[in-house]
Amino acid sequence: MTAPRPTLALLDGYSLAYRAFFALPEDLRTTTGQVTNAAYGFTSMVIKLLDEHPPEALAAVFDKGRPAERTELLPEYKANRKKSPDEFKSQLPLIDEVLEAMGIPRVDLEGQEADDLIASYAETAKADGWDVLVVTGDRDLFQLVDEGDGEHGAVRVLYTRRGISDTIVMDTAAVEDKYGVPPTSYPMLAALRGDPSDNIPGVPGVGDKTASKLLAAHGTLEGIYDNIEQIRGKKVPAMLLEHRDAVMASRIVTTVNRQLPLPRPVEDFRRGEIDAPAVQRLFATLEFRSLWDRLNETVLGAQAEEAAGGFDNEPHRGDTGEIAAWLGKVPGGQPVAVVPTTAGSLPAVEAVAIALAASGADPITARTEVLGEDDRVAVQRLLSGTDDHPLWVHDGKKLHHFARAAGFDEPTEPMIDTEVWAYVLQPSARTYALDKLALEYLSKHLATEEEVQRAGEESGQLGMFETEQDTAWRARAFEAQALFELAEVLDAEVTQRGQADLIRRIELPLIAGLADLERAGITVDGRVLAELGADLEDKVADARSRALVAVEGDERDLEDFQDLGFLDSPKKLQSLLFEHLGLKKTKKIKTGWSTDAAELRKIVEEHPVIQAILDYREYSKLKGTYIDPLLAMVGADRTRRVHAEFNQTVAVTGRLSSQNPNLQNIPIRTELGRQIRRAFVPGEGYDTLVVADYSQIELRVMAHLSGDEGLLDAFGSGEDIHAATAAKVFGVDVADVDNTQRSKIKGMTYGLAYGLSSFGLAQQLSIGRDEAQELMDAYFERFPGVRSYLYGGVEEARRSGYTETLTGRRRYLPDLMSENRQRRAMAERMALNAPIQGTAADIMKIAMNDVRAAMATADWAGDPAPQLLLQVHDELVCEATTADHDQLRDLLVDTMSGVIELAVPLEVDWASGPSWAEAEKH
DNA sequence: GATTCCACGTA
DNA sequence: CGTACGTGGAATCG
Repeated sequence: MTAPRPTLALLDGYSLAYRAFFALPEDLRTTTGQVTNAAYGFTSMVIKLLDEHPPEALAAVFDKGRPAERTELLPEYKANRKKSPDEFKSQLPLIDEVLEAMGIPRVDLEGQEADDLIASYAETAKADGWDVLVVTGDRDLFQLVDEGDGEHGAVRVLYTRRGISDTIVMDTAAVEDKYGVPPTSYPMLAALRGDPSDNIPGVPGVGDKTASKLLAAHGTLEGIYDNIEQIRGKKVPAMLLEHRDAVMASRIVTTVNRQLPLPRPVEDFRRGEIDAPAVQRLFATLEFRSLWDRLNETVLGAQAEEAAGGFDNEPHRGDTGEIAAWLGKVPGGQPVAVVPTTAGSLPAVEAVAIALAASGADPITARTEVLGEDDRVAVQRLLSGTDDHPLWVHDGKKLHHFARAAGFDEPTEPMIDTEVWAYVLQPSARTYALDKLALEYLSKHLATEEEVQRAGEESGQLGMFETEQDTAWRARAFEAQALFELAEVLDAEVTQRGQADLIRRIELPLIAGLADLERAGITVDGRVLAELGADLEDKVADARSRALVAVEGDERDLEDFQDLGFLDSPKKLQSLLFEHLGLKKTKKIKTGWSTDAAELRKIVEEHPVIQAILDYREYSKLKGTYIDPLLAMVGADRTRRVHAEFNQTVAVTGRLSSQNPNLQNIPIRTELGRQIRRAFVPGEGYDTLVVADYSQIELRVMAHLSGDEGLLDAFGSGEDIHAATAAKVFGVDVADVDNTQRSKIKGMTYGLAYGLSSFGLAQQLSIGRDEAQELMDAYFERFPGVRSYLYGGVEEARRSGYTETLTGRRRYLPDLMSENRQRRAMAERMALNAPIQGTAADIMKIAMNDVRAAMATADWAGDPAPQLLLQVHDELVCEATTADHDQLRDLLVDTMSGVIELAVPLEVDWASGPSWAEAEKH
């Protein structure tokens, strides 16, 4: 096998730019009014090329005049081309700038068209052993396509069929398949068939099909005319003869010149690195945001990985006994990085393999099934910490599930968890995958499984790693090595930032607690769900038929809506309500007018279909989002434990999140929705669910952080907080506060912590904007510390670049400096809210750690012992036997209220009962 | 099949 | 023109 040839890609500059110009709308322009559609489309095609067919060399070729011979031979050649519009010409300098920034040479030759120069480059390059890829929207260049042979490279055409993204690579087979002739015959085909875009006349009555047949039968134009008497029919031969001169001239015009002198050698076109900052600046000016993202994720990402070295260790596949031997060689006190591999999902997790890395040794991976007795002892000692090796992990929760599945005891607390560490360092990142972290913090490329496989094959060193599965484990060993090298770097960064305490006191101990929650799950009664589901099915059907009646009763032409598609489609609903029925539009959204419940309620009087839609939405949401998926997990005839995942590294503020299913958004606000909570019950052996929640925790945090004396006083009074606040705002006695006053103040107090505006407050309370503003003014006058805290905090964040919670958890908000008013305002609201929501999250996390510890050491009367099941931001849900009920309740209330000393008391409410719905305070 | 938008459930 | 999430359906993209 010979080495693959390098590829030279040649961009047909005008052809591509022109194609983009007509394919994309002219309203694609910068805020200054410069039209950018051609430059945008051209750049998009270049990025696509670099991503999908990365060439070793690349140049963009342009016309510079037109050879006189062509016009002489065929005066009408390209005569129908309109002078290019100003909107197009003004973009040519932009395209030049793009080429320069991306390091793509631009070539042209005086008095020559790009076609001929491309052909000449292709001819020379293939003779020099290059493969050539011509990128164009011009079919004429199909004539260059060439298979290549031992000496010469191949020539292919990347042709943009339609628009800018529909491309196809044409090789010899593709050309022959499409036109029935070899590529070299294409000019003859074009001469016969004609080409309206170049104003080549062609022979009337001869299209692609006939031209192809004629050439297939007779080989050349000369062949056709020599045998003209053999051609069937009257019209075709007559027309051929009549247009003989034009056909012959067209062939010459269509045939490209492959012999032009080359202005620069091909070697000049070899790709270098893209100057990323220069491209970023240019794209920012041109407002090519999405293109920058695309370039970054594909080409620049690959460029960075290319530049990065890899991990050069030689992993071992551990056979029986080798894990024990490997661990035996790691000196005491030295940390060991552990990467578990599991399969399946809770509760049926399987332990597949374990990978280890440590200082001074090559990493090792072993399948759990080959672990011998010695290995198991060694791994058990490692996981439990008795062998004096600090554990370094990535996603420690997974290690807990692995240990349980493999039959090991519960792992000890890891010393470092790189995923959690990275989350604390950059909470807004989308993922914390090891490869991404390795590139960012170590400038090393972590090979994918495919790359490991390929490297093994190429070096012929597969050896013990012959199978695909072996490749996977080899990749795991590299991950362990990456983790090992990352841990120290991340830990130093965390310490340097002063976040070691946050991480050791809060995040690290939480890992085991979350693993417990996930393993425990919560018992769901499918019979209750099935009953509710049947009921909801009737209600959904009823709402549907009411909607049908409502639109049928309308006089207008509603044929399109008789299928009720609008019930599940906001887009169709907009069309029905605002176009056909002409109802009042209330709130703008990106794609038109909002149809969300709050807006629909404002126009519910205008048409009977609105109420039906609101009902349909409510019922189908409950059934489709909660009942049906849970039923699918549980079964309609039994109870079963459902195991959600609790994510520790998702929410930017420091909260947890829950998924598969999300058990943090089970309905409670409406009576019907609340019924779903009847299906959440104590598990086998347990009698009751015990729920404890923080009362108004975010408000208390705000009072503490702001230190506002009025608010502290209101909390200290022991009165109802909203009534007490209202009394101060309205200057009346607490006893004289009426319900309207209380609810207005309640709405505002909660809204404040979200960055509520007077406009938003007016919306929410259905009051005038003036009244809302007066309310806010009165509030801030009475509680000046709240205002200075909220807005002072935003300014501090603008200076430092981040917000901070009570424990030092940060959130970075670069948009606080944005030039864009909307983005900046959004960032300001985030900055306002993040310390409050985040501090509340910190408090709850500490509570979870403390509760878990207290529950573990408590002396329980009942059996089984109570366990924690859920965390819902300010609430913990446990299950217990009757015997343990009171003790657990007291433990929860005492522990939760005692986690931290704030300037206001942390109040904890509790409730319990035979289901989550029936958990009431006794 | 993957991604985006809208809507909506919770704190 | 109020923060933080996850999920489901439709529409859209490639």
